[in-house]
Amino acid sequence: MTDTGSTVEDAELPVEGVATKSPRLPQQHRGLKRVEQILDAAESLIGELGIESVTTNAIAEHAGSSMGSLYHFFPGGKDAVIEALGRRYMEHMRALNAQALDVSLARLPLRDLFRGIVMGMADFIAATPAFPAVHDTMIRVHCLPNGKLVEYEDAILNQVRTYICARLPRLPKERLETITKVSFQSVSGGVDLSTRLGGAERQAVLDELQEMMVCYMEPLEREFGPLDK
Amino acid sequence: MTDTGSTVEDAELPVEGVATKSPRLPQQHRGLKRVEQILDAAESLIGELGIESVTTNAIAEHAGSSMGSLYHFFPGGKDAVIEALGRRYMEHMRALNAQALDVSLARLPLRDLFRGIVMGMADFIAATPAFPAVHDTMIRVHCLPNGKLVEYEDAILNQVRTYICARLPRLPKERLETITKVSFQSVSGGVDLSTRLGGAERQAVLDELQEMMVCYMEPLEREFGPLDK
DNA sequence: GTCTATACCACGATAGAC
DNA sequence: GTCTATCGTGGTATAGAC
Repeated sequence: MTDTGSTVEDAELPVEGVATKSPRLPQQHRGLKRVEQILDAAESLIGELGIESVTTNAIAEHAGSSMGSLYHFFPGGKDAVIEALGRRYMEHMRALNAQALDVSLARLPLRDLFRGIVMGMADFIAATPAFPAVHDTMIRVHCLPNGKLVEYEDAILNQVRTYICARLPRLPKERLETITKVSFQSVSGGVDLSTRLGGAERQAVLDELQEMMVCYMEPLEREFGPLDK
Repeated sequence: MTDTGSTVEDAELPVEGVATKSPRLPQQHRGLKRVEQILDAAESLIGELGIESVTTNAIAEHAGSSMGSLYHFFPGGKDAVIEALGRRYMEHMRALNAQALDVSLARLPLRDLFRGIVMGMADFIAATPAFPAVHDTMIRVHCLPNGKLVEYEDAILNQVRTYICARLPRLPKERLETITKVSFQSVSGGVDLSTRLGGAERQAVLDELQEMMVCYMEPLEREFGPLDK
């Protein structure tokens, strides 16, 4: 296969103008690999240096690539890389919750439910120290000005919303929204807290977090759960 | 009183070496005012631009002062300013909770208790948009490496711990610690979330947050509350 | 103690060869 | 698509006069 370059490369950004410049999607070659390498590099660097100490230079170098490639795929520079990373996390989170929050589990005892959710997130964040910083950035910097929050945050919140809706069918719409947000905030915030603590205390916090969520949901379930038993 | 300058100015930093350089404490002149002005400037700039877009230059200018003064009082530059700001918040928070978490309120109904706490914090943060970013920075950047977290975070957590201890006297020591952290995290995280939302939703989240905390504490109080009625 | 001016450096971004 | 080399900007921190 030597037909490397002859695909019509007219897949240019159509509208462009609002928000950050979209990352150019690699046309199926090893470019895909490059993109992943860059994202991996950004991830590990953010994890150890913090999101604001990371430079485009460092990312490129650590990715075994260099500036040229980086800007080729991410014309928006650092911001674009972070946004793409956020998008990747969004997907990961989605997959994670697809198991823990499956609608078929609408009758799972609350303790088991939250054990799954909390532990899942804890493992994910422990393996992905960059997540909190990136998540935070997505919500604060990128989303408040633009309407981009919808796309990012809703992708995560939707699963929670759907699950709660299945579990508490008699809940009024507005309160469903509020509970969804508060629940996600509490769980992710608590898990994040746990990662900043040493082994023994870490687990204690995770356990307590589950306990809290169970105590919160129990009365809600009595009041708004399905009528049939 | 014209004895302005003759105090022996040997109050130099004694050890220096670890952590950020301590801010030089102003020897009672209008320097005190300068320091406050600089802190105020940093606060408002962080509130509108975000903590990482703020520059020492902008701080000095916006304070009606200039670089020279800034570095005179804060030899550590930007970091030192932020740290000092954090310290100021710590004090503010302390004063705030001194009312809401007074030990004499150990029998206040949970609903009223959390209404006071949540609303107090909500007002504080609404009036101090820089707080979340500064708080976060203090915990993440400054404190994890050094042992400086103790000084900052404990100052806030101590009041919570003391109050819970009074309210739930039969609680084992380790769990007291865990509950203290989880509670503070949940409340502050929830309030922070509320500030990112529009008016109506904002209040809904604050109400739901109170509800959650009440549901969490109720069973704990039944199990570990005082024996005498 | 306070200011101005400036040296210095690091980062982001691009140009242009391969 | 990928690299190297380089330029411009902007921010930190300091030197030195007042």
